[in-house]
Amino acid sequence: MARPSAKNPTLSLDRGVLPSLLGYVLRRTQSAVFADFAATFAQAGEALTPGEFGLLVLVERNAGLSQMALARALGIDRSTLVPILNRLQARGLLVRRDSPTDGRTHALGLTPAGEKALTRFARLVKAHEKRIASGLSAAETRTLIGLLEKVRASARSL
Amino acid sequence: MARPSAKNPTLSLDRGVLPSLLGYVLRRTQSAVFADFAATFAQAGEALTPGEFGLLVLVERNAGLSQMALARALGIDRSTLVPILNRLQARGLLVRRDSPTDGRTHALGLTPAGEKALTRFARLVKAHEKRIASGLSAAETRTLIGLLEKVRASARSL
DNA sequence: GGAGATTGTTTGGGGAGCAAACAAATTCGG
DNA sequence: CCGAATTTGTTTGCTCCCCAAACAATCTCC
Repeated sequence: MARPSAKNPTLSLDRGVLPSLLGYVLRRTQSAVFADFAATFAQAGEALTPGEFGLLVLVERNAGLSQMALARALGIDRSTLVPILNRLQARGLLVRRDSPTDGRTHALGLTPAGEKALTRFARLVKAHEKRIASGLSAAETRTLIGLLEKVRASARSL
Repeated sequence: MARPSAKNPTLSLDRGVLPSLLGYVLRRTQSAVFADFAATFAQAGEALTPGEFGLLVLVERNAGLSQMALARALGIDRSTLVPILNRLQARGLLVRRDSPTDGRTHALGLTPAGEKALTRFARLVKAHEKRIASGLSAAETRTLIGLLEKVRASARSL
């Protein structure tokens, strides 16, 4: 019988049930994908997080939306959104204009520089997506996305 | 042609390409699963993160391992691990014993209370897993895990 | 025995997230 | 139409995760 302790430097250790847990595999995969995203952008001399990319796309496709609407779409608190918008605005990619109809809200929009940057970003994201899905057929990728959506639907806040 | 702007309060907005991006769907699903995990534990009066659960399982199945070995297995920096172990140790679930063979390393292990707690935690995780996979057949769940592993393998740090 | 590597810790910095409180503005009820 | 309730964006405070760099203690290898 193999004694496990001893000296087992890098050779992966016993993970028990973990590899059969959906939550565990999901978390590890997400972590690796995030790293790949970061590496892809870093290598291109750009800096962006997946969350920022999603935010920019949302603002581009829904110009003039408010921070509350954006926060809801992102599933985060409105107070969490503030520093993120500050950063993007400081980079000159995004603006908070005064809403003509509601004095409380800001009408979010991309600057021309933001539009141009988003085009570059989209190219990098496409390359990143291609790499992480390189082990899958197109059909498998669609299946994977569909299954993930089903999981997300079942995993409600409760 | 429908003018998008106007007032579209909660009715989901235009997400553009995002729903077809694996990284995006993965991130949103992971977020929902995390929330379900937290809600499951909170409802049972327990407090634990998915990461802590994984760590405890790893320590249980590989008693006596060092912090470096654990950090490598978790894919995090050794300095990141320190406050996490401090917290778990303060909760009396885990101990850092002196290694008899190597004065630099700590031999990590669960306390009896840690073993008992982990049994409770495992039950909650099982319930959580059952819920998030409730929309999937057993075969689909296996398929999903397999596809995620493939993605993880392709998404290398680069 | 000494040079170099490894381990755990501390410090410093960044980001993500929530809750509570607040002022300004809007909406709603009478 | 005017006051009350609600909504929005912001600030502050707190927790957590993550990394990099530096440091002392210890081990390894020559």
